[in-house]
Amino acid sequence: MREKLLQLYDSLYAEYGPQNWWPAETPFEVIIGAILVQSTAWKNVDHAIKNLKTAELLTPERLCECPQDTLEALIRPSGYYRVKTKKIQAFMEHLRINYRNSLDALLAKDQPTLREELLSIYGIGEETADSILLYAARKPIFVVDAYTHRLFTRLGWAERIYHYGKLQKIFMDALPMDADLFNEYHALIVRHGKATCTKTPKCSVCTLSQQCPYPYLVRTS
DNA sequence: GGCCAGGACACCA
DNA sequence: TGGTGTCATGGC
Repeated sequence: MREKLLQLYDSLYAEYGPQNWWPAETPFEVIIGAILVQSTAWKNVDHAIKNLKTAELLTPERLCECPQDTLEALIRPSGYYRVKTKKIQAFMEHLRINYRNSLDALLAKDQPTLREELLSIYGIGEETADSILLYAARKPIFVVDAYTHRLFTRLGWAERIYHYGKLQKIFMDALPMDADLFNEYHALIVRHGKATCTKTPKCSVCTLSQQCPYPYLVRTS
């Protein structure tokens, strides 16, 4: 599996180049973005992030004092704005009560402890927790998402049922514990998932499988 | 005008 | 454990 995964990585990297993730200026921005992007296109999240920046609310101290209706209005472009407001407020509450708003203190905890702690917060599931671990805390953990599952099922490397832990284990067991590698790999999978494959012959990623992972994206004309 | 996007949670059988 | 409904906006 190690060779297949490295071959896939090399193909993706050759196809798309470095992705320089996460698209954020601070670890706190990574966390807010990770919540806002749940089942949402990043362009919509970008609007919400810009609104928060313009309002100068993208710090723990400022955001924890933001009224609920104000926060709802600012993140509205990202969709699901009511539930996402509750999720952000749940995280802010945890940070304020347990760390007096010190994000550094939270992110400094060891990986297994921090992961369990993040998962205990309302609105933070496995993907969001791992995104925070990898992109905000720089811990070596692989982030799995819908793109990963779709690509892997089409390559014949995963079963139809989406099982986060099983998919993550495939990467974590086979690859070196390298945060930079995990960072780039996940970003490249997302980049490929968004791509429209128009190449003839098929691109180097698609040709890893006998069947193109994105057959419906191939334009016949 | 319809489809879908970088999930999580509640509830049900 | 697996399946389904809910949450919602904006780009294509």
